[in-house]
Amino acid sequence: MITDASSCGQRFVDVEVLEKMDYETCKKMLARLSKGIAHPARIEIVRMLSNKPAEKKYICSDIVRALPLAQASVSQHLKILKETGWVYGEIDGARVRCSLVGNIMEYYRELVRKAIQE
Amino acid sequence: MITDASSCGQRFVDVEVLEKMDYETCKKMLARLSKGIAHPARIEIVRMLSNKPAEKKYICSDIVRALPLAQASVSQHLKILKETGWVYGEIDGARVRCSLVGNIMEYYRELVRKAIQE
DNA sequence: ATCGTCTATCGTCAATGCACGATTATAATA
DNA sequence: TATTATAATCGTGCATTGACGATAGACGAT
Repeated sequence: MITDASSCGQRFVDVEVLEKMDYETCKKMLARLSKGIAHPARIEIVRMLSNKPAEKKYICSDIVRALPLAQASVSQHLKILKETGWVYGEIDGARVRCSLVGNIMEYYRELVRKAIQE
Repeated sequence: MITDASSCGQRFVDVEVLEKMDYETCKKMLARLSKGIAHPARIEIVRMLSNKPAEKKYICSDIVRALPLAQASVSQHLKILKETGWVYGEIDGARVRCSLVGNIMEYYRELVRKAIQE
């Protein structure tokens, strides 16, 4: 059975929301998301997840295996990716299946545009 | 007279270069640039600079005046923006005119695409 | 019930980030 | 030459980051 992981945030983001967002909020949100990908290991994780078909999600141990880091370090990076809004996890028994937040790439790119070029 | 500020890095970036760049380098570069805009004050600075016509560049004191931070703090943020490749400065007498690195927005957006979606 | 697997968290350490006031260095100006 | 303006840097304090090994908790399988 698949249960919600309560601390894992939303599964999708809506680009429409950005239009009504005030600039201060935009700035903070862009800063937060940017911090999420401010480390090569986290970029690698985001890339792994974004290239994965939805029905074949990675579990944490897959990511540990793919990176040259200890399990604790990967878990910490995953935590930051969740806190900064890139990733969410679904608990499936003893495992956690990790996914990229839906539409986050378009959302980020649009946020960069809005926060900097407007 | 306008002189080079030796520590201020390049003035333009070329998106073409990204095509030949290996993935490890891409990751590091994206991580570095992302760190640059991982703070609201630095996003504000980048935004100020990107909205400025080339012939009317800001000097550092303009930026200090626009932000609710001490001069030392702004100087530190500007240093990070230079180190991470967003901004360069041209020394003009006692002043430093700050500019956004040419084409950096397109470069960053393309880097996000390449490092994550390829 | 016990074992092995999976994942989060704890504790630690060194390094870095961010804020500030104070100081210094340089250039323009009076 | 003395003064003022500009910007970088120093020194400090505090919080955060990033790495790790060790541990704990949850689950499935035997």
